[in-house]
Amino acid sequence: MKKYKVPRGTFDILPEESFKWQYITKTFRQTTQLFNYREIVTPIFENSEIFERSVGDTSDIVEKEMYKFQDKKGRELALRPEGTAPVVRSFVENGLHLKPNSAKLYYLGPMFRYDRPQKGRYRQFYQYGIENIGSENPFIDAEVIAFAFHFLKELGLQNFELQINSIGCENCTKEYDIALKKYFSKHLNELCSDCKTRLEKNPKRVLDCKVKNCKTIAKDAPSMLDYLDEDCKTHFSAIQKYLSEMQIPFVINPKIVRGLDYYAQTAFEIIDTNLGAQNTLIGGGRYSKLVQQLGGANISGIGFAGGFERLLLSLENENIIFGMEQKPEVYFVNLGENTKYESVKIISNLRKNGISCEFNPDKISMNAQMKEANKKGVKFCLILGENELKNNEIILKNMFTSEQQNVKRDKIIEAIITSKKS
RNA sequence: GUGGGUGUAGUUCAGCGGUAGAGCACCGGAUUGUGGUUCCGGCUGUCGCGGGUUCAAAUCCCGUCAUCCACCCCA
Repeated sequence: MKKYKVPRGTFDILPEESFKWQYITKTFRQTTQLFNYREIVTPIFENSEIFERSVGDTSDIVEKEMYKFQDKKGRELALRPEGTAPVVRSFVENGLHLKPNSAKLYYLGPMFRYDRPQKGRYRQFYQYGIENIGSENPFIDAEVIAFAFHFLKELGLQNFELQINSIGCENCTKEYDIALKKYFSKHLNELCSDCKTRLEKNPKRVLDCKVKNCKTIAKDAPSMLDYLDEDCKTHFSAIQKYLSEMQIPFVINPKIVRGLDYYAQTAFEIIDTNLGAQNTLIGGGRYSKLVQQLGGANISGIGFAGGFERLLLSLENENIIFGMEQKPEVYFVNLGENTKYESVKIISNLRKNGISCEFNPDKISMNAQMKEANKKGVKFCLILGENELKNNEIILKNMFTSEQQNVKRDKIIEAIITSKKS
């Protein structure tokens, strides 16, 4: 028989793991309530153009990482590689800027990129994210960052660092790129080959290079922050002031360069320094032209996205206690043939009364049933045998204390409820 | 797309030319109406796949696929 495996870069979330994912989802949803964000659910696939237009057709995501396909009518579609563009598409398509309470949106779900898998990076990966569309007020920037910060704290995470930067608007970038090119061309021979091409395509990327030589050269490169115009400068310092007032610690990292084309001004990352190469927990930033690019009004937005897989790695590193795996409350032990119809009746009645109950008809001996009850970690066993059937009773055993009592069968529910409290 | 490590039981791994092994997990029994601890017994494999070398390959060689880590990129 042929054995099948999950496709490369994908994975199953098994029952023994899934409660951890639920914990993250639950905590995220709680945070959305606190900040009053509402869920938006968009399709898993979109017209390819939406990403090509917004993310930037020279970006790696569009150039080589998109799962593109044609449907039977020849439509060019793509599995979504990220969440912002679809949300903005929907925002524009449905005229959400005219609807009340629709500027603050959150989403959850799988994204797809044809990357080479490695630690913390998969081809199908799960993201949570928020978008706040319609305001340029720096308070919103600070609030979006505060959301991310609050969420991680709420999960119980300790070791992470918030890094912020402003990459300026179009005007600032123009001058800055010229300055960077001028600086780096003096050191052209010392740069790695990747950086030589970066210098042409997107000189800011050189700042991000991890090659030692490039790093040392980049150290003395002109800083973006010195090239911000007045508007961007005041915007950026306002954010810092707000963050300080909210007691959110941050460091300014002028080397943060968001990879996607649509970013402008605010860029931020939250990283976990003991995670490995893929250590960005959350990445976000402001986009000023994206809404317009996708056919909407000339309004700006800001958002972030984070990956579940990396978050899970961090949480496990820090031994965060997740929610508990679900357990049944009662394990039902049936002894023999004559009692089985009465057993079925009782089990059904328990569930009607909201008491979760497990029963295994394939286990015959009492020993085997008790063993399984123990393995499942239930607090109670209900035991029904010939004697109890005759006396109209049943045994209720507390597995934690080993105490047991005979109770009348019409008093089972009450007996369990009172024992639950003790 | 590039480089390196690793593929053996459900799982973690040992074996590294001569009849496929251990721990954990699972199942059963000791206890035929009472679990956890203990003891006893049992189950499972195209040794990732294809080819080559050899009297003989899990073991050596080549290819391939998968996986992990790193580059790249990013969540």
